Amino acid sequence: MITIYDIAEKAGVSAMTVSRVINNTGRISEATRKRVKKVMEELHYIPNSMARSLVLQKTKILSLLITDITNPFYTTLARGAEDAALRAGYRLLFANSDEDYAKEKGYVDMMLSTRVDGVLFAPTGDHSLENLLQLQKHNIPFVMLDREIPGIGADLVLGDSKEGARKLVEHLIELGHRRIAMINGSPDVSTARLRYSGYREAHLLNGLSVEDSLVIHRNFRDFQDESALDALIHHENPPTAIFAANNMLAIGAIQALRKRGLQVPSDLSLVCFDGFGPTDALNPFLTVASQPAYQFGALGMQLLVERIEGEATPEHRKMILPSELLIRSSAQALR
Amino acid sequence: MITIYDIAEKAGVSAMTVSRVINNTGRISEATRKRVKKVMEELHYIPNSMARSLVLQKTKILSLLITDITNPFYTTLARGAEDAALRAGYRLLFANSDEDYAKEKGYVDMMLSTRVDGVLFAPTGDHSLENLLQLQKHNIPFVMLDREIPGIGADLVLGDSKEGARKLVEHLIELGHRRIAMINGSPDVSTARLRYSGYREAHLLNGLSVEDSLVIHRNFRDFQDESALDALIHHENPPTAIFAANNMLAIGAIQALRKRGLQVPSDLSLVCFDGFGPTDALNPFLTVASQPAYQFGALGMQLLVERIEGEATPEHRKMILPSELLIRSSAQALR
DNA sequence: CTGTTAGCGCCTTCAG
DNA sequence: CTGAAGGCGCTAACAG
Repeated sequence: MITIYDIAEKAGVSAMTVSRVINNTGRISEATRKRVKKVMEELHYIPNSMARSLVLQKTKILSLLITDITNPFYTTLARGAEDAALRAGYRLLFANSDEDYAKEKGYVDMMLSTRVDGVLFAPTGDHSLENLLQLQKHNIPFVMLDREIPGIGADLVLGDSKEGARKLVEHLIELGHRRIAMINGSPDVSTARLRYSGYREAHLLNGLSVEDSLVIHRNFRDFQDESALDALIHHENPPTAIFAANNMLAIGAIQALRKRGLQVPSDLSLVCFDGFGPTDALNPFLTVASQPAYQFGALGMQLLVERIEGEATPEHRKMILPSELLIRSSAQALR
Repeated sequence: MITIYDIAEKAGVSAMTVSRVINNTGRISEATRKRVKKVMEELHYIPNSMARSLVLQKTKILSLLITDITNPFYTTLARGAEDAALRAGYRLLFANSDEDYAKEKGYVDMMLSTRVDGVLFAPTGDHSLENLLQLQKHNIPFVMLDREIPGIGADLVLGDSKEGARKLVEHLIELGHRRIAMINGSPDVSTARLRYSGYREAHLLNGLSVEDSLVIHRNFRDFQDESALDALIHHENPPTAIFAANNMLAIGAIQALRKRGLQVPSDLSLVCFDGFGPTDALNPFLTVASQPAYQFGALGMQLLVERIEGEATPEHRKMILPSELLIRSSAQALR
């Protein structure tokens, strides 16, 4: 491996001079700068960033933790975060928790031992608190994304879960639906709670009562166990519409319904939170509350960088990004 | 920051003993091992992986370079690679070139300076050769994914581009289509060349001639410029079907056609390479050659780890993963 | 403008 | 079974 000492020797200067050329610090005569640069190229020198980080105590690496890399919402968000990170001179290390606390913890340990400069953190749920505290204890700045956690202060970028859910459900109500099921994520996740509360509010505002037997809970990542869906279908007074709390749940529900010979929207209307990224264009069929995923990443990254570089005010900032109701054809008027 | 020296002091041993406890090397009495471990927990010690890597000359970090993080083929592949990496005790650093050579080069520089132990590399195209040679020069093992590059030897995991393309186009021919357009990626990419050659072969085997005015080239990432599509539509003898060389091109084409008032499949049949990951289930509409994306990642990672850990034979291995023709409803019989 | 010294946190080697 | 010395590649702080 080529080191600055190899360069120094061949260029007839000290290692320190080479270091200065590399970092553009101090004053160096144009002549030696050129000479050193030439030798660096000849020897194909690549700085060792670990040695560098070890002494500087910073890595210029940030980490983005998302809960599902196969979910287009998060990949689009990742693009936003990546672009913003590169622009600010940082590299981005992606991590994928799969909505799994243990996997999340593993990645947090890794961030700690890699000494990343900061983390953009979409938690798996409230129990992620432990992992966040771990970061806090080791003075690693972080910004939280998409989901809020009681008991910890941090900069936040959230969607308008309650509002978005209310709009979706009111849309169904306007179409004449009165019995609306909800397929929600785990109640351990703030967005699940808020989307439920928007669902509830839409009912109350319209003089409808909420029936808890129509609300089922699943992992946000996938639908899996379909038994609860059967309970809905065979309900003594079955729903005519479904509100899925995110895109993956909607996919799972549609698939499960299809297996049972039921079509959306002819047999059952369906709306959901989140779009499907680029594949949305393929089939603009689902009525959704679309979130500005790219902005989540870009804005979150901006907050993070500001915090790291000390440009942020001490108090925590909370950004709420609006979602947009896109009315398409997966929900029909009743009858 | 807590170091092994802090632990050593508090436990009344030398730093070396602490290091041995951490790494389970050498022989240590059960008593001191316990004492040291206790102190480590009390102080919330986290090993500094950079200091460690600096002396060991290995990082236990691998990198996965893909060309489009918003493409479900690559995110599914990423999941496969991640799972396999974690299983083998490595961490994975994701990088996203966006089909952009300069961005790819930036990431390669970063891999070099981070001294990753190995790279799973999906190149942007033939000109990526430069970047691969760079890795080779610095003795960083790599495995190539999805695309082959003339002029460099490496382990390879590829799809059966030619075969898959042939099957798709023959399917169209069986449906009665005779004038089949192709929307291809850049000819700088091996999969684009092979898919074209499968397209060509399907024609020749069926006694049809290939008309180059029906073949257009685009970036695999997105459709953008739609003028070439207009040329197809207003062709004096227009195509009745389109073969898109990948999923993103299919999305772009469908969108552009729709804008022009043309529907698939009623006005034009369309088939493409690659599925759409989880969102495929949403709308099993497109007839595709589906590739085992997860396997690409998992198998590639396995080859990479074997190569790094010296368990691989010196000669390069080339794995070809079959694609599966999924006949759905986006291609109809002519007339 | 350039060099010397010291040390970031850890592990290898060689002594006890 | 345990410790002391030295060095991985780099840069901050201080000299000149």
